[in-house]
Amino acid sequence: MKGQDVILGVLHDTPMSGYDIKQHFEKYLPDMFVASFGTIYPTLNRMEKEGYIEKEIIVQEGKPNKHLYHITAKGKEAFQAYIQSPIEPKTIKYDFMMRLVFGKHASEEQRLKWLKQELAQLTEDLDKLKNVEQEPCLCASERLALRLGLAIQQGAVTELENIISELEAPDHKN
Amino acid sequence: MKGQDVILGVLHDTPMSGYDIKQHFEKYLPDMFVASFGTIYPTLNRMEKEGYIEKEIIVQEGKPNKHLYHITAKGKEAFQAYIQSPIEPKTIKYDFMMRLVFGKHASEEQRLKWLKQELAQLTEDLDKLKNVEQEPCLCASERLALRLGLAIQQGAVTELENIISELEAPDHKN
DNA sequence: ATCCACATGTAAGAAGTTACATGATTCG
DNA sequence: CGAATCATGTAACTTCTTACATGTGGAT
Repeated sequence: MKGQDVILGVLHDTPMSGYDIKQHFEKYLPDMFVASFGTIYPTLNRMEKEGYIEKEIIVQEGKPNKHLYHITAKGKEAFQAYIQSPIEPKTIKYDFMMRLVFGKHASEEQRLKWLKQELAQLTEDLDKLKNVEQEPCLCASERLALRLGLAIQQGAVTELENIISELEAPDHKN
Repeated sequence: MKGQDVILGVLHDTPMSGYDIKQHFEKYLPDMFVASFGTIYPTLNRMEKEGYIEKEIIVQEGKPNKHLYHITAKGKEAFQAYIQSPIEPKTIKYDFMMRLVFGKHASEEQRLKWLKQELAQLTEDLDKLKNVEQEPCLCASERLALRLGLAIQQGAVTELENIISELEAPDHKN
């Protein structure tokens, strides 16, 4: 799964600009895929050159022009090839977890600060997903993904809350 | 969090070879950090040159020599700097989730195959974590990390099982 | 016979990050 | 008056992946 595959996936239904694509990722695909402008814009330009997508320039007043990209037949083919390819194992870089693993090299206050910070982050992500759930135009498969994502996120939040309240219980030093 | 930081973390307590480090990652840090030999060996060589670690060559018979790396004072300093630095947001590349999101472009059989495959993978990872739990020599903070990891993994497995059984229920096409 | 575990490495290329550069508008 | 949003891009750098190269010993 490269940036290209995901971009083709989101352009399949709706033409979008690089800016739109980043927002779409952040709103609908948090914790599944991350991409910065430094990746998105060069990728889009390369994909256009190679014929996977076509550019349409929307002139806007007061704002910079928008480059709307449409998927081509070649792009749809490439996307199908991705969909048929074997699933790649997930890769995660989870700094917070590493801190916990190496936690004995930090202070108790530090660890508690980390736990609360992560809880805040996870709660925010969970709320984001709950907002997506309200969207009426999701297909069955998208709802499955959302459901799994919610279960995982909810599980993490609940366990973190338990851990924090245990650590903060007045008797935890006995 | 770079490869270097994690390597310093595991070498902090025990001297290890590149081969050992990879096995340690796979056993104790699955789903938190992934590194291949192509990353580990060059990183170790660079770190030695820069004085973060020291090499001790263990001559073995019948097997290639083992390069045992020890952390230095400079290495411990660098590790402390990492521990005190702000936590980086996690990055995930989760191909399976993407397939679900884009699932309408695949067949129902395909989707079910994906779900079952992922369930098998997650179950395997969960078993791995449960084995780590049996280890007697884990510190409190490591147990916290494990507990959170188990909760997340368990939540995912349970929800996936529910999803699969719902899809396979004889009446799901009504 | 063949494959797996042990063990280390290199080289080429793909991919991604960060910082920089530009510039109008809107909101507080 | 400053910050955020909209909007696109480049350049330098870091990092990671993949494939190759080598070789022994043990298990099936």
